[in-house]
Amino acid sequence: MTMLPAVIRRRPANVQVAVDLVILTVRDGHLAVLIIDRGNEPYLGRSALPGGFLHEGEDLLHAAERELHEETGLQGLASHLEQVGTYSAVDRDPRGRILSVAYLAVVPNLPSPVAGTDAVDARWTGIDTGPLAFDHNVILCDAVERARTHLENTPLAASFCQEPFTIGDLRSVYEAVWGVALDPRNFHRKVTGMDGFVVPTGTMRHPPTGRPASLYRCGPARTLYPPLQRPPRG
Amino acid sequence: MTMLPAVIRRRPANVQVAVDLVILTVRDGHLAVLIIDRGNEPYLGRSALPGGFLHEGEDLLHAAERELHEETGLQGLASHLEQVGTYSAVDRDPRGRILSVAYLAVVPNLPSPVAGTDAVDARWTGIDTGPLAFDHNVILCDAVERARTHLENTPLAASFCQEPFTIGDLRSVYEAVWGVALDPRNFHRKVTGMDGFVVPTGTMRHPPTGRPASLYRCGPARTLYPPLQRPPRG
DNA sequence: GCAAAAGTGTTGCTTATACACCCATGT
DNA sequence: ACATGGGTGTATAAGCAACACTTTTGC
Repeated sequence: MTMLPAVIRRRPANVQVAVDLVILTVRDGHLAVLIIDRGNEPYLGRSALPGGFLHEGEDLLHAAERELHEETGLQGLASHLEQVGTYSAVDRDPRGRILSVAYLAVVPNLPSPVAGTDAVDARWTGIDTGPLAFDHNVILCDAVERARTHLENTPLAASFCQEPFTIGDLRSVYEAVWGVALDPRNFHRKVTGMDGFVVPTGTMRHPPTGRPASLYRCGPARTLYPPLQRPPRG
Repeated sequence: MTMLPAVIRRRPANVQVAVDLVILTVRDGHLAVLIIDRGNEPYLGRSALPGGFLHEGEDLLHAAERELHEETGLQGLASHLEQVGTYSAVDRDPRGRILSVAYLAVVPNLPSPVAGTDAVDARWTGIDTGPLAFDHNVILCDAVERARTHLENTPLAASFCQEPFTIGDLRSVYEAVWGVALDPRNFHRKVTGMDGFVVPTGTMRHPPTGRPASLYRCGPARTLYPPLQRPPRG
């Protein structure tokens, strides 16, 4: 420890805190993320994750809910929100010292691309989107990995579906997020045999063609035991 | 919900950022956490997790490493550090708006309680410690749960051991963190049969009584597949 | 020899996978 | 009839828990 630098380095950092959202859904059998085009400097015109600054008198989860509502119109418990991590590289934002807390939001496939208010340039893209502003590629990668893991251990997949949903709906979520094909018969047995994952509504959905499927809602389970194991990394 | 004018609530929050550490180890077959007695207001004299403010010019991981070094004398890659989450309740700190980013540190059983510098009142206690300052009980709970999960999917358990270690050492870590008894024979087979978890050194350790045990180091694997499944919650 | 901890073999049960097969509907 | 997706049964394989048994040391 040197004397002079110590005086400088011991100063508590003066920081601002932003919240960035990774909003995931499944569209056309593929995992998609909501991306906006930035309207301000820095990175003007560049693609980025939606987000904004933490306001006075609100905690991070409220800030994330507010941003989610502004971007998608979704509100309340209709979606699943979870903290992914906090990103703090000193040079991550050219405006100064800004920490970003990333949240993962999983929403059902929305009818219109976005019913948001502020970010009119929002759009859904595949998760292999091009370069994003700031460190948003890293954040996106971490959030997707988190979603994949949570599919194994929690009923998160149901958050991708609008209730009520069929077992086939649920399976297509797993296939899209994990990027693998699953056996429909074994998947059906595993999910319906699991305790508290899904509960039948007693009603049916009639697809354009094929046998009607039983409809389900999300059950009371918060964790899946045993987990639905993802096939080996290939 | 207060009726504050919108113009106030839209102001970006002015916050400070702290880093709090959950430093875990295994002592006498039990999971233990490093706790300090606070020397300043607020919560003067109360037990708390070690921590401090983020400094200028350092990111969160560096701040966590600095704090860990100040508290335990440990430095560099000898330990495992991982972000657990960011805690942001508006009233979590009476001094004002202070966010805390929690880090989990897993260290081998240290010879002396603590070889630290600053916090002379640091001590190891069981994880069922009494009430802590701030929201530190919640942070501790989250961090322990994270460690338990990571034992299933990563070679984290080796971070609790000083290298080289025996399979029995490793097993006692699982038993302490999970709080269950495991079959030594099946555990041995599972771990040694796993790809890249542990690599034999070729040397032996002679216990005071009993057959000598082969010594191992941590292998190259970063994730365990298939995971070492924890027995059902009971 | 005896206690203690390491390590191996074996058995029986549980679970997963692959796939044959039947069901119910729209066209 | 036939295409399409929903759902059940079953055989084979893989994995796991339980435990008998052998090995290697200190005393």
